[in-house]
Order: sequence, then C-alpha cells, then structure tokens
Amino acid sequence: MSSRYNPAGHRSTLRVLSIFEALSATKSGLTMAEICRIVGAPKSSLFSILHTMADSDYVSYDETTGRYSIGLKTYLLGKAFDRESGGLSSFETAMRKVVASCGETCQLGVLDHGRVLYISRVDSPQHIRLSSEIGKTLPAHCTAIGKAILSRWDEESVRSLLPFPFEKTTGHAVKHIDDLMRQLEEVRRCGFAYDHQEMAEGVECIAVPIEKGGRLYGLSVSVPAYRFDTEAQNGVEHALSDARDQLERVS
Amino acid sequence: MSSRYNPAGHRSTLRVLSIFEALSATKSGLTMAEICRIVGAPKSSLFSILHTMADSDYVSYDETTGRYSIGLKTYLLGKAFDRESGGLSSFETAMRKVVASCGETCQLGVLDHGRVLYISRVDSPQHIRLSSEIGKTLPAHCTAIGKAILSRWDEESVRSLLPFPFEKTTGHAVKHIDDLMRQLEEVRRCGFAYDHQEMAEGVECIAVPIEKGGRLYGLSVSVPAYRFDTEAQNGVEHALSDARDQLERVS
DNA sequence: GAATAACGTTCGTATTTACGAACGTTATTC
DNA sequence: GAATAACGTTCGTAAATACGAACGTTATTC
Repeated sequence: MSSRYNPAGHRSTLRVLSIFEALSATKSGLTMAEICRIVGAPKSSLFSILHTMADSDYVSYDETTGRYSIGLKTYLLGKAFDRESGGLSSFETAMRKVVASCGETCQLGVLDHGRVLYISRVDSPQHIRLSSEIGKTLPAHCTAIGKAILSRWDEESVRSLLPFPFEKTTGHAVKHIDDLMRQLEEVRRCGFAYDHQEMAEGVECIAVPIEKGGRLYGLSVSVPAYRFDTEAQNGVEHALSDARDQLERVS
Repeated sequence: MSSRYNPAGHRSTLRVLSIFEALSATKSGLTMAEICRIVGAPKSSLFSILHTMADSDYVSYDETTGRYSIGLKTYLLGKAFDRESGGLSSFETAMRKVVASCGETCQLGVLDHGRVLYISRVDSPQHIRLSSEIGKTLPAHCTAIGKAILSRWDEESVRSLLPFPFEKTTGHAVKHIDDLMRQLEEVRRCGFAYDHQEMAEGVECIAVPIEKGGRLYGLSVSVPAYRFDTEAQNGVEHALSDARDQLERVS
C-alpha cells in the first residue's frame, strides 16, 4: 500500500531505509557524498536525515574518517527480530553442524517478493566457494532454496506471485512455469529441491523447506559440480534432513 | 547536529527510528494505534510511514492479527553491523564461556550519551536473575560496566559528558563526581570495576573494559549479594580477565 | 441489539521538508 | 602554488508531508 500523494511510498521513510541498506552493503563505511550517489538523492536532502540518524546511534559517524556506518542500536533491532522469530540464531547453530558434517557451504534464505533473499551463510572450509551474498536476492525458479519454499505453496499462489517469464540464467533452468510445477510436485514427493547448475554453471545445490515461527525458510547446501557424486548427494541430504528435524522440533 | 528548521532533528526520520524502537521492545507485535501512542504521533501521520516500512520488509505486517513487528531485513542490518564491527558474536561466545565458568549472569554494554546501553546478556542457569533488559540504559556512575568504560576516558571527558548531579538509585552509589573520579582511578589500577549494590539492592557486579574494533565495551558479571563472597569474587574476576584477553587478542 | 468505543482509512489545508544554487573548506591536479 | 575539483554546509522557495476532522468498519459495552 502507499500514500495517496506519493504512489511509491513515503519518501523520507524510503530514504531512511535506503541509507540503512547502503550502509549495510559496505565494509568500512560511506561518506555523505557516496550515500547520495547510491540512494539517488541530493546531498541537501540527505544532510538532515543522516545527521538525525547519527545522533540517535542507529548510524555511527567516524569523525576522523568522515564516514557513516551501521550503528550499535541497529544491531539491537536485529536481535529483537531474533527474539520474536523464535531464534534465527538456532538456524546458525544447525548450519554449522551441516557444514561440519558434509564439508560444503550451507545457506539460509526466504522468499521476498518472489525472489530468494539470502539471510545467512556458513562457508565451506574448502577453497572453492560461492559468490552469493547475504542480503542479495536471486530468482526463485532456478535456485534450490526457491524451489524448496515454493513446494509448500499452492499452485495458484506460485502462478500469480512468481514473475513470468523467468529471468534467464544458465540454460539448464526451466523455461516455462508448467515445467516448474512438475519439479515442485517432485519436491513435495521426495522432500528435497535441486538446482542442477541452473543458477550458475558448475554449482549444484540441494535444499529443504523448513517452517519455523510461522515463516517458511529454505536451507541449502551448494557443491561444486566436480565433487558432486551420489555419495556427496547422500551426505548432503542426510545432513539437511537432520537439520530440518532438529529445527522444526525445537520451535 | 540538527536541521535548521527543526532543532530536534528530522521529524520523519525520528519517527521511523521510534517505530523501530517501539517494535523492538515488544514480543508479539503492535497495532498501528499502539505504535501511535508509544511514538506520540497521530495515526494519520504514521499511516503512510508504517505502510512504507511494511512494504519494504524492514517491518512485517501480520494480516491475521493486524500487528506490525520487526522484519527480516532489519535482522540483516544487524548482521551487517556484526560484520563491520569485527564480530560482536565473538563477544557472545566469550560470554557463554564466562557463564559456564562462574555460573552467574554475564552482560555486555557500551556508553551511549553518558549512560550504559545493554547490548547482550547470557543468563545464569540459577533461578534468581536480573531484571535488566537488552536495549535499555542505566546511569553510568553506579554500574560496573559504566565505571569500567569511564576508566578508559580522560578526566576532562568524564566531567563534561556525564550528566551531573547523578541520578539517585540505592544510596550505596557515589553522590559526587569527585568520588567517582577516585573510584575510576582505582579501576585503572586494578583492572576491575565494581558496583556494590549501587544500582539495585542485593546485586553485586564486577566489570572489565574491553577495546575492540575501535570501540570501548564493558563486560560484567552480576551476582546476588547473598552468594557473593571472596571465593565467588575471585572466580568472577578470573573468568572476566580470561574473556578480555581472548577478545582483545583476536581483534 | 442499540449505543458506544476504538480501529484503520481518507481528505484538505497548514506546516514542514526538499533541493538547486550558493557558500567556505579541504583534496587533487597541473 | 594557482587552479580545479569535490566535499560538507546553509539558504529561500517549490513541493511534499503533517494532522485534525471526518468517514466506514469492527469490538465492546450495557
């Protein structure tokens, strides 16, 4: 929904959120000029917003470098979410267990406006890693997490909420929504969702859907194709279903 | 600093932050009317702000209950802080170790506008617990964490930044800033800051200052007075200095 | 079940914010 | 070291938000 005057939403609010988003995507902070470029607003406008945010400690300002970054109080907001959602940190414990068990990268995601939003990742100890980033999104139709979550939706919702035609990725991905429906049927039957190099060449993923605190999550393991065989697949599936059982039991 | 027109800061921004703060202090969400009462703004004003926040997933809206709560993306902001600050989660590992070692509640705090802001807590397994809350603040002059952090400041900053006269608490607390200065001198000498039932009757606290990622933290253990003796004190001080050594080494 | 109260929502105007243009100050360039 | 560029800051007016008052709808009260 949105304001009557401004169909896109409340401008000041959108700017505050954009500033948060920009700051969260940086490593060592941003200057006001950089924030203006990213947010796409004139400095005279962001000036007072930024100062108000810094005054309140939701954003911290380093006087020596002149750079803004995420503040301590924002961290506390995240912890509040954790408390209310019944402990997302329990996911991280489970994910570390998965990585310890199968030695590959484990990721957690949800669906956000029809795309997979990556929430958390525990990296494989091996050298070859994935490039996905926390806070970034990918299409749902060609990712294991996306298909895992969609398998718990009814067909009608999938058809109406998924953007079609599908975004093009590697050529291994399904092209038509009817093909996706058949895949989702298979996920419902066997409990695992697969991404056979559909999002990125050379990357195989397996995911399970997990319901916790009234929300649907997807938990996945990604394996480079060259070390993906039946044995690896069995190991991953075992680790994932253990994690799912543990997480859904506690909640 | 603040806008020329509005000496208190940018109003819309303050409201967005107040909404976040209100939502983070609740367990099962708030209705729009409740938020209006807490924030102190008319519903016609918060209407569009709240809808914009909910649209962006920084706030989530439960259609069945009509309640707003902290959203998933806000959790990601907190994780971004964690990444930038060099891992606040390393504090939590250390705190769990402290609790395992001495069996009492461990807390982490920083100074925020001259008061102690509690960031994190790991509870004692025992039945009698503290009532302090994450995200809440207490005066610095009568808390162990406050004195631990202030001991790393120079005298001039303490005198100018600490609100004086001191807020009244239990009667065991220092009343004059010169007395506090003598206590801080003692903290610098022995490395530990004490709160001998100064904040709350029956609660003894010991804290150490910890510098990490360019920021000063205070790590404390709180013990009910009836089980606080020399042996307990030695155990707590041992656990705290171990934690400090571990945390400052890694950074 | 009528009356009251409380909620979320919409409207129009008073008030605040937005932002181009200008400023002084500090890096960068040549 | 003069000239240029980029930064953060301030100003005045154009444009957006703010909010009392109204609306219809759903709980609560009697």
